[in-house]
Amino acid sequence: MSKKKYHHGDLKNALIEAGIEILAKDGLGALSLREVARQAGVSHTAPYAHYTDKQALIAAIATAGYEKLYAKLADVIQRCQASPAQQLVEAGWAYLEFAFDEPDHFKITFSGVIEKEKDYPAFVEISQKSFKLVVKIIETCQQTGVLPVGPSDLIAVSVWSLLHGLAPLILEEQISHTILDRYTSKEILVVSLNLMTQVKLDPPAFGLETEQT
Amino acid sequence: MSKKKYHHGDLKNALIEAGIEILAKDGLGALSLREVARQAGVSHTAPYAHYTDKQALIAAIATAGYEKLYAKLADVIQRCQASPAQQLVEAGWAYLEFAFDEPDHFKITFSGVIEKEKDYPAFVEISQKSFKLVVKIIETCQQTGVLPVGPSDLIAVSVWSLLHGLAPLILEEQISHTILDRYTSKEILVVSLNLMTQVKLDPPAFGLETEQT
DNA sequence: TGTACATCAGTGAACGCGCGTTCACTGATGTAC
DNA sequence: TGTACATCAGTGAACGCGCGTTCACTGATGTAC
Repeated sequence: MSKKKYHHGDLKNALIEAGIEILAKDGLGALSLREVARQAGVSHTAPYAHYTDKQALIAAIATAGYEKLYAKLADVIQRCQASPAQQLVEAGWAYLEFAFDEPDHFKITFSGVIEKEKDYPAFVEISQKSFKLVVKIIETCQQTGVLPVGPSDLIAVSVWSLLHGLAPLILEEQISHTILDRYTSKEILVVSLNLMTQVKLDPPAFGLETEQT
Repeated sequence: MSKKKYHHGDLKNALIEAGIEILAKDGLGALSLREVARQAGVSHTAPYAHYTDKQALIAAIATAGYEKLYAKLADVIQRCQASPAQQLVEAGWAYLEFAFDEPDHFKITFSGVIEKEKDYPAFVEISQKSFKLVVKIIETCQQTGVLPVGPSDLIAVSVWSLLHGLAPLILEEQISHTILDRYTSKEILVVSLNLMTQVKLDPPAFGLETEQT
């Protein structure tokens, strides 16, 4: 912890943290190797001891983002074991929360800022692990009739897409205010998921019926 | 058309075109005012006669993107008047096609690269007009029982989110190959939309049933 | 326990680069009389 | 139709900036004997 040590101790992770802070404070455009080094209190060439180039650091930051999502999802699965429908809603909400809490970290993680992702096996691995968690939730929902039967990975893609699209739309305020004034983000989420499920989710569906009246 | 004229004639639009070409050829990172001017065959300060700064040009390029989408949607509505379900699918496909054909133009248009969108009324206007077109399609689908009843603008947000999320997921190859090998992009789209609709869309739904078997 | 040495993790100067923007300017065009 | 002049749409030099990366280096640490 002492700041004067010549050797930092855990600069590799400190740089990731620094990067995340910069993203939170000044956004994607402000993320440079030099700024990250500055934030970590280290000379601007020190990062090269741990990352071959800027892309490598970005990949590490994105990987950390996925790890955060993974932890959130795992937690939801554990917490909501009793109710698959609730699992689905809370998983979706966890995703959106990440987007709202740390928009630019979210962006760098999920919006393809990292260029040749295949060069970063840790990133690929955690992203696949996360997707499998989503598939797992989908399958639980299918077994209890919350979601229709069918290839669970395909349905997972649909649900993931919905979340993946909803987040930026709300975040960038691309949804008109006539809607945002009427509904909270969570309500919009539940209504959207409701369109895909065969049973009503909690809270109530704002007049949406699965059969015409 | 003659290249030697001192006055360009329509530099304002030419710069937008140049920007779109740069996005197509070298991507978002290569889009600079200087490069745009170069591409348009004009000195690097000439753009300032037409745009107050870089953001203003980006806003104009994004506006052009929305105009393209608007035209596509309007065309779909006209072409598929007979079948609301087909309207829905084709509208979705039009959106995805844009993403696949011009990924970076798509990105700059829909992914919040433009910072203070409210400063650009033309952008706001065309984006709202486009959304209204989506709402219109949704309402047609509701009237024919393809989509459930309920607030059409809310359902439009759900559908828009789905498309908005699906595009980057496919584009950045964030969907695992075990899925992409089995289904085309259009099939994934139809299956996803099918989850939201009350009737089966064309082509067949790959084993997805709305009731459990 | 002491010492020699390899390795690791930092430093700071320097490089070349392209960028956005400002500035004083000039060539071309449109308009009033 | 001709002319004077304002305005418009360009030019090119110059600015300051922060960036990614390389380089020769050095201080700290770990290890073999």
